[in-house]
Amino acid sequence: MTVVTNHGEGPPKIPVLLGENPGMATERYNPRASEPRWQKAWEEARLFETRNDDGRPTYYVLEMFPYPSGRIHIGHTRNYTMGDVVARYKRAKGFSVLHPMGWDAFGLPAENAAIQNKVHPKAWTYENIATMRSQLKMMGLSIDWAREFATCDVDYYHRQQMLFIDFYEKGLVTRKTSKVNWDPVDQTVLANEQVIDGRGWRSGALVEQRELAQWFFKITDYAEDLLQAIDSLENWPDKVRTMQRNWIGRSEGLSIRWALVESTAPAGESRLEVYTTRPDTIFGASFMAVAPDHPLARKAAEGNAKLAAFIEECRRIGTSAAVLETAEKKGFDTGIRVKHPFDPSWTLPVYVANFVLMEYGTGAIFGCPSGDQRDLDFANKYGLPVIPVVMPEGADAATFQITEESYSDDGVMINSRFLDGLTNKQAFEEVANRLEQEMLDGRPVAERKVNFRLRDWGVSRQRYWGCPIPMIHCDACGIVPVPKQDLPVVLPEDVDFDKPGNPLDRHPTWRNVKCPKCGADARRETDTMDTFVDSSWYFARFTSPHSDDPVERGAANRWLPVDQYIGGVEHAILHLLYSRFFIRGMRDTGHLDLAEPFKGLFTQGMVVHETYRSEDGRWLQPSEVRIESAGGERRAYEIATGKEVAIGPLEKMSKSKKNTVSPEEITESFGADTARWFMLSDSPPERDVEWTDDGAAGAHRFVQRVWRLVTEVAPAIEGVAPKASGEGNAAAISKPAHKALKAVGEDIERLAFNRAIARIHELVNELQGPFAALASADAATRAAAREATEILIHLIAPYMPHLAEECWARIGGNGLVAASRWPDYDPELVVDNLIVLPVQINGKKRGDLTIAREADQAAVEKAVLELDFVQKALNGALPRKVIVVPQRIVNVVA
RNA sequence: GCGGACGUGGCGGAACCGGUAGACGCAAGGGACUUAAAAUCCCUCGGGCCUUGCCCGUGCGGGUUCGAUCCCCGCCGUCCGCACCA
Repeated sequence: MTVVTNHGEGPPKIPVLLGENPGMATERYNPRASEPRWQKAWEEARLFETRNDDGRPTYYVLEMFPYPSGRIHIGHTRNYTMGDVVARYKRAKGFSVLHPMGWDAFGLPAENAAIQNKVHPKAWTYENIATMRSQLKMMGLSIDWAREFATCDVDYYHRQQMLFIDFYEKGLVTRKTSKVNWDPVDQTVLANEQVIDGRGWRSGALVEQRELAQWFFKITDYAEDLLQAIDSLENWPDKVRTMQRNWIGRSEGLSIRWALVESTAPAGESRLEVYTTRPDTIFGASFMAVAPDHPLARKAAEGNAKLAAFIEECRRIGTSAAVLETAEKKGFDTGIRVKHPFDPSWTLPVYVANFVLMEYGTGAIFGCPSGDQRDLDFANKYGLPVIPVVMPEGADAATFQITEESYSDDGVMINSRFLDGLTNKQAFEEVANRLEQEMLDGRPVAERKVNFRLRDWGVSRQRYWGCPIPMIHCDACGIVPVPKQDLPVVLPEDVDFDKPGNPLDRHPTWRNVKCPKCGADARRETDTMDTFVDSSWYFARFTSPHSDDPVERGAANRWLPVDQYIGGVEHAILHLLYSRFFIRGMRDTGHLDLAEPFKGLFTQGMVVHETYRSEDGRWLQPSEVRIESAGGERRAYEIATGKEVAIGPLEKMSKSKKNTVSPEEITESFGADTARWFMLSDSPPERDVEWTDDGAAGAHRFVQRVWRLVTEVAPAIEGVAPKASGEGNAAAISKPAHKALKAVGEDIERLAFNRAIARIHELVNELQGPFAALASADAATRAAAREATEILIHLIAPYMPHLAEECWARIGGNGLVAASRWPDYDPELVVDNLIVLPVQINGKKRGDLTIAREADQAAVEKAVLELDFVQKALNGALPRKVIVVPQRIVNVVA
């Protein structure tokens, strides 16, 4: 046998692998010997290193890069396998494919490890990266490792500091004092997005509110654009697009200033500005409510101890979101009153209320109880009037009442003076138009205003292991950016973690610097950047990972946007929104020329496993448990003790519940190809997949089955020129092969990996019979078998690349499969001349009609009416109607 | 509360634009080969019945249609996201 490889080293040695069954004709495929050898062959041929000056059309496929926590998780493996299937397929289709890998390497766990194990965060991180890199390499991923970097590499964060300064100079970075979310366990500030149910996203600690000076990215400058552009992201899941829309939270309304009644107003206060999306309900107003930390509330509290106490109580409860969820709506009457903008004689009370948020709108509202359930509950509690102002169309204005349930839908205006009879939409316009004309203090009483829920992105973190913010505080000059020639600001390595807080804060030589402007003594900013900054542009850096500039503009424009991005849905808001902002920022600072980083997005499901728990409450690993099934019932026993253990529900693999299977366990027992195949079979990629031993064994059986099929057919097709045929015995081989070739290609394009796998199974089933009879077959059939075998190998190659190479070598194929073109299907072979049409009578299938493909409607109708079971059903009568759907079905209506 | 997705055999799931419901795999049962096991191969596998064939069946109840897993209306259930957003 001659095997030619394209890296000029002669034939790889194929060991004769005798299985555990000496004497049998067929050898077992041995992945442990085969997989490392092919990985080496690919590496030596440098097949996956991508050049920026390659003239072919580009395709950028990327999986979200991992955090180097220590070990690769099986969930990572599924994620990277999906990307790898796409990468290998697109490469075979003739694209220049960029498929890189890197490490999201800054972050808290490294510091926690430093505190707990006295190991430096840097050492810990790079050791983890080394381990995980070798784990990934075992999976046979077609990654361009020449572009690898970690975000904690000085080379990377140096460029991030350059971007920070560019953004600062462009006005996209600001420093402001604001109430921030403080995580008392991690001792750092969190962005709103990192607070989940009132708890830190990483520590799980209840978040406190603190006033701090912080660095912010002005993501709100792009709120409208980020929202509008969601419509253009056609290859994103609707779910993610909706989540982003809601997160940005655009609303159109009116900002209205109400005059305070002078005799009731605190000194120096005369106006109260509120934001409303329902100005149409202004005649239903019965109270005003301000947030506990609204300036007016604070003023009013100065001379009112009870009010001050109430505000204090709100603030205390306000920090605990768990309480907040069930918290009762409470208010406190300040005694201040406001005048209604359309009727100065009508005054309303001003309450401080615990449900009004200072962060949204103006921190003040007018309450319209009839149109808002929360306002209604509040009014009922404090005995405030409830005036219905909008009623459903057709209701009777005289009798329409609101008591326990508010009416917030569209309708007709009532009890609203000049608005009566209008729709609420018309009333909105009328109120807005009138109040825009009305003047107060020389300005209009009201202005139309678009409000966003989106807040600016606070990026300051009081932590060591992150990208230093390249800023200097000088008493004389204020805030001075580090000059670009002085970059990078390198993280000092001589730090200790003995005390809580940020070690940079107490690093004497690093922290104290001269002001770059005036030369006086100054202090470095000791905050580091949120790690979400690191991940907001790494995909752009991959296009030119060694560039002195953050990105090489030509390369970024050439490769971006990422054609297919794959990752977990947990990043639907944070990472994806930040990245969309960041690329806009990079565009506006001249680094590249696009707005959207990710053209296609796919959110994959998790790998789950059932859990096992012993009688005394210990979680057990799958490897510690023996499963027995009898009579359809499964029972689990702890191997060490023999005692029965409880089988729990499917859950995401986690260390705490021990329901994990490591990638090594799988590769050692079955090989990487089996793991890759199994993780993509059965479940659709967007759903969770359950890892089961039976399933993995089943996948391995298929690996062996393909190997057996190829090794058994090899002698009959050796040296035969491949040629498909639609005639005679050969057709039974060529037709299924070409149909599968077409279907599998289409399925991979749609990321329907599970369907592609089903088609490959079908093809193997269909080839089995004809291949077994090949010894006595004619030349045309052998040529077809050769061609079909080559097709089969190409079809499995994206999924099981090592097995594909081994099979390819066995049939004497040229070069490496990984370097060869995806075959083209023959359109002639994927259609049949005779088709089988199902025949229905009154919508129920009663039989089939086999007829020439090109038969016209009349011919089909005639043939159908001659069928026995049709005549029997019609019983001599004429059909009322015959519906012929070309190429699909016939329905006879009796 | 608001928004989104989903509901199909014992299980994971197919079914492309309204056109044969259950592809493919797993599990299970039966058989062949074997001294035996493993491996492999073959058969059965939604339910029911008067079993050459017929009836029922895609969470439930209606509707549209020659024809509905798919579209419409009303429920029930599960999961996910946001959540006092004015």
